[in-house]
Amino acid sequence: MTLRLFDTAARELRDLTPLEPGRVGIYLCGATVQSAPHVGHMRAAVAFDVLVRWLRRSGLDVTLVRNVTDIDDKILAKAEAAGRPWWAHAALFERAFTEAYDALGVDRPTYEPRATGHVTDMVDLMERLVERGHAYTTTPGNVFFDVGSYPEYGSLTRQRREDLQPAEETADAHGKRHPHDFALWKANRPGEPASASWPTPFGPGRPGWHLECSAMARRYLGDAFDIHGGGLDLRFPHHENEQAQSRAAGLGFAQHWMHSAWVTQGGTKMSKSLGNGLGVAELLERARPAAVRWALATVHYRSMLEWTDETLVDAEAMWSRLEGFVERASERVTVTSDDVAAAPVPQAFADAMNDDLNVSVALAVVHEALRAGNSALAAGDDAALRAALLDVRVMLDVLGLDPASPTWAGAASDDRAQRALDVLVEAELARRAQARADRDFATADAVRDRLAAAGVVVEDSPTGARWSLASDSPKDL
RNA sequence: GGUGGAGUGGCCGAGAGGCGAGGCAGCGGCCUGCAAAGCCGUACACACGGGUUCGAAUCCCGUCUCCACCUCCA
Repeated sequence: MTLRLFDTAARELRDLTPLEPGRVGIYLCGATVQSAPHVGHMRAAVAFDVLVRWLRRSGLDVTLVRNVTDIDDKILAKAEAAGRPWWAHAALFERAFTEAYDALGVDRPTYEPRATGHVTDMVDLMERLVERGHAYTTTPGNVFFDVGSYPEYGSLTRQRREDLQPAEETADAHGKRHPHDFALWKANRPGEPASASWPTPFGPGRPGWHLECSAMARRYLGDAFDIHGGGLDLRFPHHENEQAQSRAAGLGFAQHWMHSAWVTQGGTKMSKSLGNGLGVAELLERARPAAVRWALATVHYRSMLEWTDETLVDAEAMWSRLEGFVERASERVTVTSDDVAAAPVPQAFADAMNDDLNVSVALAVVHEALRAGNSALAAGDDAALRAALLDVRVMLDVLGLDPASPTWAGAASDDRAQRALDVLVEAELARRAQARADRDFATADAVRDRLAAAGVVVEDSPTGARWSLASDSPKDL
C-alpha cells in the first residue's frame, strides 16, 4: 500500500508519487521570526515532522526545506517598537524557535534558508516574470505580480477573482494596478531603515512576503518538487500567490499541497494576539516536553486540536503509561536503538499511516501492542515481551515519541544525584521488604508513604518492588 | 457575498451501507496484606427532519448549529 495524502489543491486523497523515485522534496513554510513561538506553530512543525519520519521509515530519502522569514513588515515594526535592529529582533526569535523545535523533538530540516540570504534568487524570478508579462514595476521601484495575466490564479483555493472581497479599495499609493495584484518586491519606504534594503535592477527595496518561498523552494528543491506544506491559513493568499508566481515563471512547483489545522480554544482559532499562555516557553514550564509533543502529535493533522486544561493532563497520563511500560520491559529484555531503526512497523500501523497519516488508528495499534506487552510482562514471557517492546518503540518512534530514544530518555537519570537517590531508596525498600516479610504492615506502609511524600512511587511486582519518580502533573498557570 | 471544513457515547476521537476502532473517566472482577501498576469484563453513540434500502452513523434531499479563509497569521 502506498502513501495516500490529502492534497489541498485536488481536495481529495492522492497517492504520493515522487517526481524522482525514492526521493521526496518537501518545502515547509516556517516561521516569521517576529515573536515567540506558540503551540500553534509547534503543531504545524510536529505534524510535518511526523510526515517526514514516516516517509523516512518508508525508505524514502527526504529533503526537507523549512524557511525562516527574517524580514517583513511586522519584524520591522516590532523591532522598532522594541528598540533593536530588525536583524537582532529576527535572530532573537529565530533562536527561540530553534529551541522550541529541539525541545519538542522536531528533527532539524535538511536546509533552513533565510529570506534575506536569497535576494538574488528572487531577482532572478522577478526578471523572468517581468519578461513573461506577469509582473510590472512602478516608479518607486515596487514590483507587482499581475494577477490578471495569469488565468490559473485561484486554482489552489478555488477562488475566482471576481468573488474575492476587495481589500481596501484605496487608490493604491504604491502603484498597484489591480487590488488583487500582490507585491513581489517592496521599494524602500520613507522611515524604514536603510539596512532593510537590498539593491536590485528595480531599485533598492526588500522582498514581498510570497516571493521568498518560491525562490528558496526553487534553489533547494528544483523547479518542481513533491510536497509543499504549511498551516491552514497560508492557503490564501500566501500559497495561492506562491504557486501563481512560480507557475507563471514557468516552473512546475509543488505537486502536492498539505495544510495542518488549528489549535483552538473554545472552538476558536487561538491567536497570539490574545496572549493566552500558550507560548512554548510557558507550556514547557507546566509539562514535560514529551507530553506537549504527545498532545500535538496524536491528533490528526487536519483536525482542529481543541486545547483545554485537560489536554496536558491527558497527554501526561498517556505518555506515562507508555513510558512506564517501556521502562519496566527494558529492565527484563534488551531492545537497542539500532533494533528500533531496523525493525518494520506492524502492518496495521503502516496501513493507518499510509492512509493520510491516520494517527488515531495507528495509536489503536500501539495500545494493542502495549496491552500484549503488559500481559507478557505479567506472565514472564520474555520472548513475547521483547516483541511487544520492539513494536511499541518502533511505532512510537515514527511519532517521535519513543520513550527510550535519546530525545526523551535520560533527562533525569544516570547523573550522580540519581545514583545517590537510588542507594537511599533501595535501602528504604529493603527495610520495607523486611517489614512485609515480618507481616509488620504498619512499618511497610509508613515507608511507602514517606517515599510517596518525597515524590517516589513504589510499585510491587512478583520480582520485588521497583521505584520511580512520580511524574509531575501539569502545573496550573 | 465567495470558498473550504465540522457536528459520533460523560470527555477525546476513528470509521463511512450490515460484523459496535481506540483512549480517558465510570462500574464489576482478577492480582495485592492494603495499595499502586497491570490484566479481564462492561453500560452509555452517531445534530435534526424526511427519503432510498432487506438493512444507514455511513447514500440522497432539506434544516439547524459551529469553525476557518477571502487583511498579518502555523
